[in-house]
Amino acid sequence: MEMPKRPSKALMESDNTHEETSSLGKTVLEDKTVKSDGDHEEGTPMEITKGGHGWHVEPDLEPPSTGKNRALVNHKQQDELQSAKAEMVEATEENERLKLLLSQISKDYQSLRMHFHGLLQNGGETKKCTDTSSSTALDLTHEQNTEEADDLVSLSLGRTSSSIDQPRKDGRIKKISQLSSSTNGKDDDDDNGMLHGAGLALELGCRSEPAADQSTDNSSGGPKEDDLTEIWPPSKTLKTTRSGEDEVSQQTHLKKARVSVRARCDAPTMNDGCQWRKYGQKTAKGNPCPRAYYRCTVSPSCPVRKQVQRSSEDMSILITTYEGSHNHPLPMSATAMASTTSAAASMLQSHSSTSQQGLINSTTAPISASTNLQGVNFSSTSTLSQNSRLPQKHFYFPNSSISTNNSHPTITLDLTVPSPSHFGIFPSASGSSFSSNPRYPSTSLNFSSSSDHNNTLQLKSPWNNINHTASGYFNYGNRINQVGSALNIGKQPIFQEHNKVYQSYSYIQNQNPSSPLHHPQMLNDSTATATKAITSNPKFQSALAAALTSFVGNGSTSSTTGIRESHQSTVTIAESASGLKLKRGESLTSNSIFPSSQNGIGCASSYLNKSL
DNA sequence: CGCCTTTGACCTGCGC
DNA sequence: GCGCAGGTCAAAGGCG
Repeated sequence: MEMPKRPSKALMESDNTHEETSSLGKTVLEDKTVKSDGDHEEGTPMEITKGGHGWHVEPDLEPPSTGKNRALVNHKQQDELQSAKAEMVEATEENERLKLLLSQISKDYQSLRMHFHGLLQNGGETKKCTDTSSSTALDLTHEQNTEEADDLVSLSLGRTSSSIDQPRKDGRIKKISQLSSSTNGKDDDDDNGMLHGAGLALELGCRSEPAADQSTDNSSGGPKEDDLTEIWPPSKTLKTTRSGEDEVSQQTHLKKARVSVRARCDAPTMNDGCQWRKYGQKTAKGNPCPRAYYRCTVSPSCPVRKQVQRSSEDMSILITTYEGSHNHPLPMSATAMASTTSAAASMLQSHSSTSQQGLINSTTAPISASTNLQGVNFSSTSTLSQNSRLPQKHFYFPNSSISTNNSHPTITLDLTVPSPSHFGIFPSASGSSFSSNPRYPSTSLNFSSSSDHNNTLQLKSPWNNINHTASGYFNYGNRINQVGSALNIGKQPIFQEHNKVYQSYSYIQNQNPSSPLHHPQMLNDSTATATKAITSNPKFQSALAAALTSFVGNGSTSSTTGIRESHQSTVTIAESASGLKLKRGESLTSNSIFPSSQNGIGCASSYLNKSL
């Protein structure tokens, strides 16, 4: 908005100057002319120049000789002056026309942008419809900061009205760079980093394909959709906050997709950074261990549930199943898991749609297009490989699965299976580094097939940078300690650190998309890479692009381009991140230490608490 | 006192 | 329609 004015103003000033000049010059000239016509022979054109601010009248053109000559000169000068005046009038008119044109263009641009946002919101953006004014204001605010934010992208993908408050704090949408720990002092006051994570609740899966997924997921019947909508507890809060039915209905898409994480953990639950409230427990058939049902309590209306159950085969293995996407800002420490699960769910849904083509049902299907999930590289020769511009690097994990054996397609991230080895692409992520401490068996993130092994799709998925201790704590290997020490890793939950790194990475990528990713922070970012690479999924990518577009006020920069360019670096990061390891905890904990995870305090936090 | 867990009852979907 | 299993509700009690 400022830009149109500035050139115009400059032009106007320039024009005014010229006009003043001309009038002044004219006045002087006339005076001199009168003088010349009079008695003063000293009235030379030199004096005309003096008052003319650059309007030369060729002082030495003619030596003061006869009056005839002087009249000739004056006549010539007047002609020139007239022509100059005409030019200036012309220029002024042109300037006015340009100003009008510019303002018209600006107006059109604004209206188009509004229209575009409106379309986005109506086309599947949850809750945004209720936040139209807010988001518009945000966008305007954002745009006002485009000079400093040209290269920044807001990733508040999981935001809702609550996240709208974010920009309120610092006057604009939180940007990736600001999401990094050090930039936002106000948010830093929040120990949990609540608002930091606002941008990374990637609930994209439901938005990317509102119709397609619906048709796909609802294959079991129409009423199911309604049921799922009603599934959410009729709690008071839910009833009061159900203003956006779109949100609920769209959440149901992801609701059906589940992400299951298997990890060795002695604590009752794994700490994923979120706050959970247990609302039920049931002994499931075939497993003597009861299954606990948790509901996210960060936001009263958050639809995310998780089920925690110990494996019947190995009691030390904790199976945590996530369902749904957070609709609120997440603690920094939770964004990783949230984005991972959401991204995985998104990918899962994509697979779901491809299952119609028979791809998902083929077991042990080789996969090739790298996507990264929390440092896990999904690979797929299925539709994921449509993203052919991605550098193709292949990783292989034998124990990975997407299960579609029930109404809830489930992707399982298995952290319990020791990494068979590492990958040539990760030369330094050697098993030796993992196993340097025999007490802490190395583990990679694998995708284990579910118990029944039905309809599983084998994925190549290295997450070899992630270890866990014998007690199930997530650890990263030694290398992340090496690099991460400079990053102060250890003062904050691992995932939080990773997300910060991710945000920094994204910021840098936006600034220098072509720059090599050898920034030390980037090397640590498996989480980021994970989520980022999930976007290799075309649907996820389109959703992300739409989300980004809706948040990038100035639209001059193609956000999708940024994403694609980021893709180019995904594997690079993965390569580096794969070898990163965190300082191993020196403590092993037992259940007696953590009797009950009232606040979701589980493995990870326990470890962190110990290590802090 | 508020929040949480526990736990039995209830609801719902699905297969037979 | 019935039974089973998964999932949820909500009252009761515990805990800080």
